[in-house]
Amino acid sequence: MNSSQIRQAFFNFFETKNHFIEKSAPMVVKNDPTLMFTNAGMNQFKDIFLGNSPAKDLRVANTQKCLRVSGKHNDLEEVGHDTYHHTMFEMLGNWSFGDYFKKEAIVWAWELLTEIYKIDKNSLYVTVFEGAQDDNLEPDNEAKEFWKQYVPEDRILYGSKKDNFWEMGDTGPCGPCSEIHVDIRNEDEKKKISGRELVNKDHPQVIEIWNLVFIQFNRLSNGSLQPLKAKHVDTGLGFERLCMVLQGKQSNYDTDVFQPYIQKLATLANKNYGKKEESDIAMRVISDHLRAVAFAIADGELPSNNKAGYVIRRILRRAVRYGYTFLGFREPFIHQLVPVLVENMGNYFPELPGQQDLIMRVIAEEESTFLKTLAVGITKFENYIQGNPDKKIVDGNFAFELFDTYGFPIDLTQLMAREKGFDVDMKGFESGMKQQKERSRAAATVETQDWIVLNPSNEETVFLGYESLQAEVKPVKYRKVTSKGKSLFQLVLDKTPFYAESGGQVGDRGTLKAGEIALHILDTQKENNLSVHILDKIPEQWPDTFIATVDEKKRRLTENNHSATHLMHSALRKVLGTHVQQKGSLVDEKRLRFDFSHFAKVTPEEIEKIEQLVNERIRKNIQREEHREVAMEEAQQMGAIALFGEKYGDKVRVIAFDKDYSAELCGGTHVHSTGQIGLFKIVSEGAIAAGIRRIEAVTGKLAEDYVNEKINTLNQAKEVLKNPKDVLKAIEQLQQENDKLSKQIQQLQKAQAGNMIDELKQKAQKVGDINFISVKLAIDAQMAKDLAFEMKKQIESLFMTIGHLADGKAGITIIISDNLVTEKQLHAGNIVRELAKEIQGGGGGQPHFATAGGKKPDGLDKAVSRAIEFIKK
RNA sequence: GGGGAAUUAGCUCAGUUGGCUAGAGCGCUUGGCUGGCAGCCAAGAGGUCAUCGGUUCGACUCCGAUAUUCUCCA
Repeated sequence: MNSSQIRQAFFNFFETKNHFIEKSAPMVVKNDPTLMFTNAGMNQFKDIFLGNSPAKDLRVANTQKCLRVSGKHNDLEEVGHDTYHHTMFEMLGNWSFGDYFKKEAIVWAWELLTEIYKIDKNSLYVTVFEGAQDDNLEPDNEAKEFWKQYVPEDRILYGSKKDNFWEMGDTGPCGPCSEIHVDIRNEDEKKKISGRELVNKDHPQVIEIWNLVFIQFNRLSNGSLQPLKAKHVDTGLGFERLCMVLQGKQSNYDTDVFQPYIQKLATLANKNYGKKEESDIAMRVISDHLRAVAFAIADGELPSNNKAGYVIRRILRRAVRYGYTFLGFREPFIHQLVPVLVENMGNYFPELPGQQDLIMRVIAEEESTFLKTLAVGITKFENYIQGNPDKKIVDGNFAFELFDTYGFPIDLTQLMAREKGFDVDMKGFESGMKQQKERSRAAATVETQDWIVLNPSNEETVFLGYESLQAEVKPVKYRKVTSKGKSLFQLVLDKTPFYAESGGQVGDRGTLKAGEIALHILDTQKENNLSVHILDKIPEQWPDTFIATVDEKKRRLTENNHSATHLMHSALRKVLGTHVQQKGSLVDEKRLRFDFSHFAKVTPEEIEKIEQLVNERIRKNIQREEHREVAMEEAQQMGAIALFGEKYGDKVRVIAFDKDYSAELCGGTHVHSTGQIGLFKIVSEGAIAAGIRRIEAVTGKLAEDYVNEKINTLNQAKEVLKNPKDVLKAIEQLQQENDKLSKQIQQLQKAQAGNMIDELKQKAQKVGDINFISVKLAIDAQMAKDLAFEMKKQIESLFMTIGHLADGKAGITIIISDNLVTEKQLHAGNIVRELAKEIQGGGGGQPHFATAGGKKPDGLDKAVSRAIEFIKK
């Protein structure tokens, strides 16, 4: 079977077991502060396990694209060096939300592997949880009994808490799990040592392929376990490994999941795969990272310099670096693999072909900037080697600087050092690294306490804010969150008029009142499906209900901007083309910011057209159309623009302003009719990444202010220019005149300086063969300098001292012709320092030119008269 | 969120312990030469040294803040 068939067989099998086949959620996580990327199949169902949302279907199966850059089998630095580490991978899974439990999960897993995929039963091993005293847990004999019906007991192993007890995090749902391992060694190897001995021993050919998790507890922050009412099944079957097993390969990279990219790379690099260890590693690294980066970009996460974007950038750069070092690439090359990826996976993941152009451009741009950074670092390194030719060891601090500042991985530095016959001081490097880590950890500790439940509920918060801004609400639970010494409280309500930050629209602010109690809601945020109200304090006694009131002014202004964003989005697509896709959005009460894919600067003419279109719609005062609880397919038929990857169970809501003009999937709040927006004005346009532009705009009163300010500035300019008919022409004339005048001044100054020079020449006296001048002038330091250098050009063997005084500042300037400096050993710097004593100042300079300044102008005469002492000696 | 670095001519970059009236290569303008692959020679234009503030007789250089970019850690 090829990989597509393997994936399809999984879905077909679970469909016959009444599972709903869910699409993969985006790999990039939006509303979860604890997670940047989907790192397991269960992520999109997290709210169901946590009891924050009810399940839509009780049985679900899917494949989930996941990304991991740290962890047991996913340390970024390991990827490519062996046959099974990956950053991005697919996790096949079947799910039961309070429906079937251990028995069915085990029976079906066995059936699929042995009957459908036809894996040899004799090479399979299973593990069950052995129990744990510290948690007071018995061995999972229930699971073992089910297994015994299919698997001989000598192939059922007990596993420790580490391997066989799954936890979502420090707190949250958890439970025992049962793993299926497969031994893919050849018969000779199997005879030498039993597979039983190698299970969970990190043997590359005796591997876990399927983990069946039985969620039955909730871990509290004090460490204790609480049994769950509804028990769930969460399974994860590693797709890439499964392909390896079914295709009879010894390495994930030998399957058709990775080979197309490896082969393409081999062609591009003019090297064969399987010939040399280091180029093989490089090809594996690149083929893995290509997938991770391309999917991330397709899901809207662009390489950038912090957070999730930075992780993507790091992955891409690692790939570039391996290509650079081991495959000899000096020009961007990874983007050329994207078409192969699209051909390979585009069928099941339409987001790839949909954005192929953008993905290629972004990758190409990143590649070329990083190749530049590498070049800078290499120069830095070579300078270091040249500066320390006898050292034979690269300083640890320097190696760390290269790593920290220029992104040079330590192994690259070692490699380059070896080429020059140098070693690297690894101890010094490690200590720099350690310090950095400690600094960061100390800066970012967030302490989250357990939820304190006031009124138990496992329903989602009902959002009332589409209709009303005030409501009587019941507190459900709250907790304290401490970060950097500041404590805030998070509060969940049964229903709320407060909009939680999402889809670019900022969260609402407002108040909670109950009798004497008045609380301020500082912000409202979303944690997965949970609406969390942020408070700075909580009441001593919780009332049964509050009156919740949203800050209306802020909300209305924000709505203006949000609706305007929709209107602008369609205007952009009309004016620039339908390749325009939203890549980011921020809407608050002051402005709207919109990032979108587009490959050229938006011209002033286009900006004007966009503004016109939007303002036209505003003037038409179009009524808002709102459709809630719409099925995805229906929404698409309505022509609604959607971002890729709606989440499982999301109710789709469509907002339209004249549905032939603007219809979008959106959970945000909007104006009743577009006239409320008043006026729309684009304030700035620019690039934020390759192929991504950003527009900022304002609406309503703020747009008025913006326009008025521009007009005022123009009016003021007019006034200053005495109200000319044509302002532009007036300014041009002014500029021309200005140019003319400055030239005249320059000429005059030259003439003046010429006069001064002539005068000074008269004052020159011969002292031996030196032309000596010492004068006091009413000029500033800059003029003295100019004069000095001009004199030096015109008079040979010059020794000149100028005492100058301007704006109450006294100074001394000395210039000496070069021949005197060498022949007479004169040093202007030393002389000026001596003379400066007369004006209570200090100074210095070079042998031929020096300056000094002082606080006592009275001493200038004396200083000037003393100058001659220094050449008489 | 916390660190490290960079920002100098249209482009790519030099610039030593604070003092060379800020330089190079490419590009540009002008003139001359020229049958040879990036033609050659000569002259010239082009700079708020990212921005603001401070220290100093004097700041591209030192200090602080801001902006932008790179980079590492979380």
